[in-house]
Amino acid sequence: MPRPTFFNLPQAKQQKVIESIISEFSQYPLSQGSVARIVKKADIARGSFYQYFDDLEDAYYYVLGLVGEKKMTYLRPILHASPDLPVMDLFKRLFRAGVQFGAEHPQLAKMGALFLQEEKRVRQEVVAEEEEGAIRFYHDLLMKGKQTGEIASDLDLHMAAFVLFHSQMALMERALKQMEWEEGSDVLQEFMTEFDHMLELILYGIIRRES
Amino acid sequence: MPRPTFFNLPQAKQQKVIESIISEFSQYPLSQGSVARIVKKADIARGSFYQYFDDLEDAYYYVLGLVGEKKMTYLRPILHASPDLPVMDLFKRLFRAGVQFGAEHPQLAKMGALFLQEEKRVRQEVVAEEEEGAIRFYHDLLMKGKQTGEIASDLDLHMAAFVLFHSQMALMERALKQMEWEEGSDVLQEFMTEFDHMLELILYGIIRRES
Amino acid sequence: MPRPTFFNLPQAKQQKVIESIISEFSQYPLSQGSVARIVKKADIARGSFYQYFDDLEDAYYYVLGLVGEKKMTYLRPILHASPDLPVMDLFKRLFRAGVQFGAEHPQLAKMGALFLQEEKRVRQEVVAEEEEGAIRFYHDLLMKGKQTGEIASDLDLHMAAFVLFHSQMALMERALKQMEWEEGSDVLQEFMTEFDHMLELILYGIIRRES
Amino acid sequence: MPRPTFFNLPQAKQQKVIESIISEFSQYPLSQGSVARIVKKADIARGSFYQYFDDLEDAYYYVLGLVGEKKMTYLRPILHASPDLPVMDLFKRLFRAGVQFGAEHPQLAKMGALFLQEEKRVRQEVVAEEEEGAIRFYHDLLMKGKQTGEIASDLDLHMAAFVLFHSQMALMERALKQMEWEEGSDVLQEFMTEFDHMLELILYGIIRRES
DNA sequence: CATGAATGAGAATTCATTCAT
DNA sequence: GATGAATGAATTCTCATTCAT
Repeated sequence: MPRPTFFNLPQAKQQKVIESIISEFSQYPLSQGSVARIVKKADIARGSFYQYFDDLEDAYYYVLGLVGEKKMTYLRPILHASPDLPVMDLFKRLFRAGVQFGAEHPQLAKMGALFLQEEKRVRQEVVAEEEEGAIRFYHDLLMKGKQTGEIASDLDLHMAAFVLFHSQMALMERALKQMEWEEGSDVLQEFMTEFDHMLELILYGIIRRES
Repeated sequence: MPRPTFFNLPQAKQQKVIESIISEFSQYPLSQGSVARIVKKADIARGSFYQYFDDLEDAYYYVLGLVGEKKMTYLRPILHASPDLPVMDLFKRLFRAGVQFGAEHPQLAKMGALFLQEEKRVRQEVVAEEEEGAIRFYHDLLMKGKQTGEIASDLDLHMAAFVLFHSQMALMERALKQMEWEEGSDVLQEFMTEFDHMLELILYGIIRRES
Repeated sequence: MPRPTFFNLPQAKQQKVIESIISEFSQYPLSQGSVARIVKKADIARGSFYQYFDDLEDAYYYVLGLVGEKKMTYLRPILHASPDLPVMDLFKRLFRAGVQFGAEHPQLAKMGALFLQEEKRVRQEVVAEEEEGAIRFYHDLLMKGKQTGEIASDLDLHMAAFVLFHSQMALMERALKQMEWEEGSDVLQEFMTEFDHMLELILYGIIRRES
Repeated sequence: MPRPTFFNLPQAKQQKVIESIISEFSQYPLSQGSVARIVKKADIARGSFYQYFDDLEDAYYYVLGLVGEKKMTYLRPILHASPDLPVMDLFKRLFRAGVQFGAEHPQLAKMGALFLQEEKRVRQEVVAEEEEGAIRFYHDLLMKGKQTGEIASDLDLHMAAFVLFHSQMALMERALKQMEWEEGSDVLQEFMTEFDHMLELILYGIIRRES
């Protein structure tokens, strides 16, 4: 957690610092992050950084939390507003909200993605926890689908959640990379459709009789 | 490529060096690799390393090639020996061969996995190429399935290959990590079954009528 | 150019660092200079050096500039204060001023001399430029002498400037070396007389009728 | 001195090694010489070098001696064949012979030149000795001129020798550098004329009444 | 609370020289 | 006498973190 010093800073300055950190970690994983670059970008003194945070890691996890919160502002409405939507529509909306988030805050999304493939060795636990959390969340949604009868009763829920999670992650990463290249162009619709396809494919499988 | 000096070394010593490099890069990505650790583990002089290789990168890609070759010894028989097996059985066998490889050479497998999530920013091209190659390979197999009628004719082959590749990658990583923990225990069967499940799930989808 | 960090240092410390660098490069050419020796002599941390300068070359050229400026404080008064002195008296005074400079700042003079015979292969351009500049300067002075009639009209000005420059350089180097040995002794007068002789010799030639 | 091992080598191989060393030291001063480059060029094993010579310095001075001998084959005839030529014609011929040598053996000449401006710090004595030898030689010639009346009796012989030596050295260096650039072109005559000019200038001085 | 200089361990890489075969 | 692998000290440069002002 940042030191009190940080929170006493005027909002504008706090924001500038946070943005520098996000910028850094949307390009480099934690282990490659550089205090030098961050303070330069934030235009603060080298020492100030250490008045605000214990160290690089402290700053990283603090900002990562903010990213998570931001992402939740996209997802929460969906979860809360539609309690008895078919589960599969829920997934569709969630994925689409993810795309929206990535398009509107590409740096935050990139930081999140970078985090999830963080050196599987450093801070393994934290990452693993986060991953498990996400998969469990998917799992719970699917469970609901089983209860409502939308989903075959003999489905391996864990595996389904696993596949959904990792496929969505991989597709999101690809999308972020493409957005970076074709910056500005409006590929939002395109990506949403792609996520729809992916969901459909996983729902109905590769081998399909009628659909 | 290693310098001639390296190939002039007695086999045993070459092997020791190679193993040190593999050990290093099954734990650290290229950018975090340390010559110091490698030479210590291989028990050679600091300078010797530079008699063998141009630099760390040289060593890395050389060994990565060896890993690829080794993996191919597991996959090649399957591809060659069973030309007209149903495509889906082929996948099943390939996945199982992958598990076998991971179980028998966990470090090699880890190095390969680490490579594929290599800092998405450094050497992007090489990694991306490799990934695309793998996905294209899956895609071609699926195409065959379409031709033989095993697979629905309106399937988005690219997306299917994408989902298969990344799901398999993610599961393999999890498996490798677990093997590390429960080292020695015979979880091979267990993992094979898990891969079977995954394949089945992706084949038939989450929402299944009869199966 | 040094980084701002360097100029923020207290004068005394800046001076100490500069002196260490001069000391280094009055003994070794750029290519042989050692950061290790400099930081030891200046009694600063290894890393501090790199806070002040980009690298050894940066430090070298910065200090070389200072040396040049210092030398100009000896030469400038002569050039400006005596516009219509006979050219040959000008040379005499310039040479003597050079001796004065060498006697009062032997290390600076040595550094300058070392620079001018810098590995004729590295940084050739910079050195060559400097040499040409000096010769051209001599040439222009001689030209004036031709115009005032002091100098025979058929003289090869370029060759004369060339001979003057290199003879003076060589003599200066010898003088500096001797000062080093007989350190402290007052050889100043002696050297000035020697430079006078040299000038006279080149003026009137080896084969002289009357003089 | 080289070890006996070296002299037992077949002539052709000896020659190849010598040429590699000359090539090296016509480009780099002793302190920058690299055994690695030499053995590569000579196509011998790293260890062989140390069977032939004690170390780099040993090789250097041995080959330097050969260079001196070679140069003497150009100068000796002049000294011996014309005992009562006017001293100044002798100088002219010597300088011209020097140019000839430089044109026909540019690498040897470059090595010699590089030697004479060798890090004034390393092996100072050897270089100084050589320089003094050359100047003394010039001095003795001039002395003869004094005795025959060619040269004014009040001339400062030491200074004259000094100026002659260093001017000639400097001009030779410039000539060698130009030959390197305009390789192949026949600039020999041009340079000889230039040396003639220089000699004349130093003989008759900058300020000349009639000439 | 801001500042930015100081620190020094640690990284990669080079290379003359030795020595076992 | 030839070979070339082994060695390790020495080099430059980087950077997170501390600390005095």
